[in-house]
Amino acid sequence: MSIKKTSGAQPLKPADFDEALERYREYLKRKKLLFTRERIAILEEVMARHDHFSVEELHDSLKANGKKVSRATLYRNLDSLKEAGILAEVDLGNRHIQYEHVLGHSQHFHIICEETGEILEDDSVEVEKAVEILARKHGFEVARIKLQIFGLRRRK
Amino acid sequence: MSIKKTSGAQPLKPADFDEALERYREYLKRKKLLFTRERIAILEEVMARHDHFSVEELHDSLKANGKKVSRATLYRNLDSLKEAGILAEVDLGNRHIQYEHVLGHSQHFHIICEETGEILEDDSVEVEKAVEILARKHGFEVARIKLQIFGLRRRK
DNA sequence: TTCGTTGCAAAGCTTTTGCACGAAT
DNA sequence: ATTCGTGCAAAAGCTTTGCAACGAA
Repeated sequence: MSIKKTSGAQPLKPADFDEALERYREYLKRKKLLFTRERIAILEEVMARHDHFSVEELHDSLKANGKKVSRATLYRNLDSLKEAGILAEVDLGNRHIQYEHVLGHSQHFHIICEETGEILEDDSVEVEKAVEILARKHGFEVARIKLQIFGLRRRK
Repeated sequence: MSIKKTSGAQPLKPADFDEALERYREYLKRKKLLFTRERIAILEEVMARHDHFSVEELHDSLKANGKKVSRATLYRNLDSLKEAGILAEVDLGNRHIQYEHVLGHSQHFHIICEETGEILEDDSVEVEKAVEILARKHGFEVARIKLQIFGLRRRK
């Protein structure tokens, strides 16, 4: 089953990168981590991509853009990008972890066709509200929602 | 961050195993796959566990119960259990894929505390309804919903 | 008897780690 | 100058695969 990306890419406004940079800078300062060229390069690449990508693909596109960052460094920094709220893991049900950037995209959910692997993205205020209520029932403050809907596309 | 399981385990009614066995048998027949002792052993073990487990842990508990099934066979059969609707992958945000059985448990969602790793399970008809509507909007028939809510537990 | 299935071991990936060098503050 | 981060290469972990033997129908 091949995985196709079909929608959801929104143009990267320069403001998104600036916001991400600012957020990351603050995060690093707060955690007493250094602001290195490699971390910036990774951030740039993450923000430049609007699709779902694996670590390997991120490594490739870094290389393709002349930024050499070792795989080890990439792995060592992914968690900080996640913690800073810039990067998120995506589970597309294919046993491979992929990533997507969060800033500059609204909250969205994944709808995955089990037949073709086609992936749609969309959001829903109603879903968010219902989730909010469910979480609150257990005394939880919602930070992030991951929702994957697996199904079959109906013939129209 | 340690991962604790805190709720959601429901006692395994023998009927659940019977139903799973029946379902798996039909699935195997439909796919013209053989009904082997190893597949049955894996099914038993999957249905006997009420927690989230990794492939390695499943392999361990099989061994502990005197059923020797090689890792290769385990991997080769996981997908069929998924396809048959007996097993599901669980994404708990820790970069490790885990599994849980589906039959005998109602549809449920995971609420994960980002601080302690505590995991709650619950369901919500409202969430299901909202998801249904979202999916239908795109011409999708919902087969399975995976929802993870990450957040912080509020002090009471 | 006939194929599909299994176990083993090797191969292929993915991710982590130790160490010496290099860079940020 | 000091301390943290990086690259490299090795190690560790996870998943798949080729092949000969086995077992379900």
